[in-house]
Amino acid sequence: MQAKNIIEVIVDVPTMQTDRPYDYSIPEDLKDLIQPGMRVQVPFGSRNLLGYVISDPKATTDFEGELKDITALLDDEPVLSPEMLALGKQIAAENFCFLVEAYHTMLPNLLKVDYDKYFLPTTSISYREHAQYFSDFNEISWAEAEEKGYLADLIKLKKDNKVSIDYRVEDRKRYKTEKWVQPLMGFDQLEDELQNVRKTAKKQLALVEVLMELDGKKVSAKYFEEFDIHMATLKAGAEKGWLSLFDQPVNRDPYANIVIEKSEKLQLQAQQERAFAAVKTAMDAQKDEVFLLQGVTGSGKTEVYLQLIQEALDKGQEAILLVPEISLTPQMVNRLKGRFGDMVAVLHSQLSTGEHFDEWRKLKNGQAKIAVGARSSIFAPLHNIGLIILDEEHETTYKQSDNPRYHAREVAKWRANKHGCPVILGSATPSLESRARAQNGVYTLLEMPERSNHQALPPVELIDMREEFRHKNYYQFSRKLRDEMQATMDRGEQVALMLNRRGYANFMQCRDCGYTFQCPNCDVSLTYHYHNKQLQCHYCGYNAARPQTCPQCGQTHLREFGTGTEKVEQEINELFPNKTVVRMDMDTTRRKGSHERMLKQIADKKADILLGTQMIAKGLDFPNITLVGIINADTSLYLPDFRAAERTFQLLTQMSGRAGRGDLSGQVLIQTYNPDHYALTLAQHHDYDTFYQTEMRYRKLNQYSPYFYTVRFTVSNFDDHTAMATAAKVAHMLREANVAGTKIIGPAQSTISRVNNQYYYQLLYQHRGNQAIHQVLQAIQDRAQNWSKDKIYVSIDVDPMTFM
DNA sequence: AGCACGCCGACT
DNA sequence: GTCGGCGTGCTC
Repeated sequence: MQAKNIIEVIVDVPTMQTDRPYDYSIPEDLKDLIQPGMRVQVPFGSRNLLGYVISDPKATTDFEGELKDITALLDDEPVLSPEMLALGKQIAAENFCFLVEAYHTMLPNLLKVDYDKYFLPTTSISYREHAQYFSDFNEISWAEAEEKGYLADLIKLKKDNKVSIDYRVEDRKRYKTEKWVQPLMGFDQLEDELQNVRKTAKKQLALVEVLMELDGKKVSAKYFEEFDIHMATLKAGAEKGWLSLFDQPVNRDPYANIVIEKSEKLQLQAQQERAFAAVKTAMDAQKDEVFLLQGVTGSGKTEVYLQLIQEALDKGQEAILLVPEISLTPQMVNRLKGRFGDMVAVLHSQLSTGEHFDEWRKLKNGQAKIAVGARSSIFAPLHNIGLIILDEEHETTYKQSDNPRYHAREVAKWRANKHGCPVILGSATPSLESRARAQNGVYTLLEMPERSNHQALPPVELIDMREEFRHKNYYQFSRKLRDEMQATMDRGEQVALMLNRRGYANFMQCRDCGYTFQCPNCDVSLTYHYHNKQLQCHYCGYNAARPQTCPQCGQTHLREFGTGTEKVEQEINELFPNKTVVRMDMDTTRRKGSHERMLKQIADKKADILLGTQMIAKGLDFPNITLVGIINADTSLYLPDFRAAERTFQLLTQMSGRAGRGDLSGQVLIQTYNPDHYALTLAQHHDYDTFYQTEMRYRKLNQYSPYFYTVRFTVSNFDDHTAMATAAKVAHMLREANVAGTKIIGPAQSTISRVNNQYYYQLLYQHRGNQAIHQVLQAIQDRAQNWSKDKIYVSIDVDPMTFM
């Protein structure tokens, strides 16, 4: 039998032509080390690239040419488990993305690599040339050559074989280290040393004494700080031979300096107990059952999660808890850390790449057993998962909006199946898709209709803003909301105000001629930002200083239209001059830790009013907030998206749930121009069931999800006509395939038809989910390979969450 | 993607 | 004659 010294590698070139395994031979010295799931460096063409080993060693290859050797191994153990290797294939196939892309998103960024190119002199280079381009060195990087203007010359020398190019792969993987101290002398020796130290060298005397106490034990250099002994003294000690300093790899801990209150296990109430028992039964039976836990806001879902996670730990298993956007739910993280301490690893986008890598590593090597985080945490490198939870399962952030366009819910089900464990989908307002599956018995429905503090859900009032206008009230605030804010704050309680800004732009217009300021690269209005007096494009980032005169008519009567958080904040300052406002939106929360700081201000009652965009609707739990006001409820209602009503209903219900979470009763005021729309009236009455039924009728009538599946194609090109014509070709291919029960909508211009000077067309394909569909989609994907050569890009989004 | 190879126009 | 433009096709 032949030796098995060939392996399959996926190379780091995200294109259609290279989206397949390449065979490489294993050099003798790596033979016993190489395993599937490891990262390797391979020669590919004239370059060196990162690759993922995806197969066990095999004896034969179909490749006709001569196999190349793997250049180097980048890991000492696999970074992708066999489960992950299989999962990547599944994701790539279902979402029409490249396999490398799938593997990349499953791993922390630190495991990506940088590519560098270096020029090296060969033996045929002249002394003169060497001196000119390399001076005293034996290499020069491509970037440096470019900077110094040598690039053209060096490329010429390359042609004459006077220099060669070295393609390097630089692993970004770095371990953080700390200085540690290894005592080198025993007690008696140190005692002798004590005599040799000058009596005035107080620090050194102290150091010797501490070392004597350590009795040979290794400790961190930090340990000496409490004796006021610092690095200079330790270095002196090392020179005298008392100790040696070495680098100890440590985990970066983003929560190191944060004090977390211990959270105690609570007594479960009857409805929680029922949900707990149902999931525990599935866990005991190792069944991959999916539960839809539908509990009203404040019903105590989190406590159920925590106790079930405890169950998993007790069995020696691990758990994953997904939240929509972790930086918005610090309270959830605190509760988990308070209950489970170091067992929790938190993964989210505001961590540095190094911190993220270390949290990931803790999960991989078993130091932590609970993964908490946003969407990508579903790929947590755990080995024996006992439970997966998606909190607020209806949130659209669970679907990634660019490649690979996976949905965390689907990945969760896939992993649950592999691990034989249940999945909990938790929400007060489940997505229609999930609720329909629960209705059909595909998921098990668990209901928690009561609030745990036994407070009734807060009364909700709809305020007709058309009336306000008729009464010549031109503020963003209705008279009622103003009065109630005053009364609430007079009682020493707090107010939360939400501005529903989705799909809404602040724009600037000339009052004389009606000219509006548009982005030169995109078909959208520019948004005016008050704080830096700039007009900005929210799609391509274009910005310009606020003009003083109208470019069309030259007049100076320019005015900002629309409602932004900044403008509302100004009005609040006008109406309630001695109250403090905390404003939370994309602008004020960009910096690391700013969420926590702002929420702490509310928790400590240093502020009276919390004003924010929809980010404040999620997971906040402040007992002293008793009034919730929604400034403009209906801006999300008439978006070109069949889920517009569902989103509005979910948002209003969720925001209403922020009121009256403690012992004080709360109230909610919703300002609207559509007080009769069912999404609003049913949110007003906390009536999910009627909303579900009403909305399902509408979806059935119009053949939308969950009755039909949707695939969205987006075609883009710098030329308007080419983009349109290609979209028509896609439509043609779908029509030709002629699959029964399908429907084509479009092609049509995208809502924003031009972004960054690229024209966008989209096309929707509704189907009932049979195998023939996948073939058509694959055929279009294959055609797209040719189109991409002409810079025409076609993207396929299976079950899209947005239609903009 | 990036690079080599290859076939046509406008230069030292 | 040669240099260099970017179209085409390959990378184990």
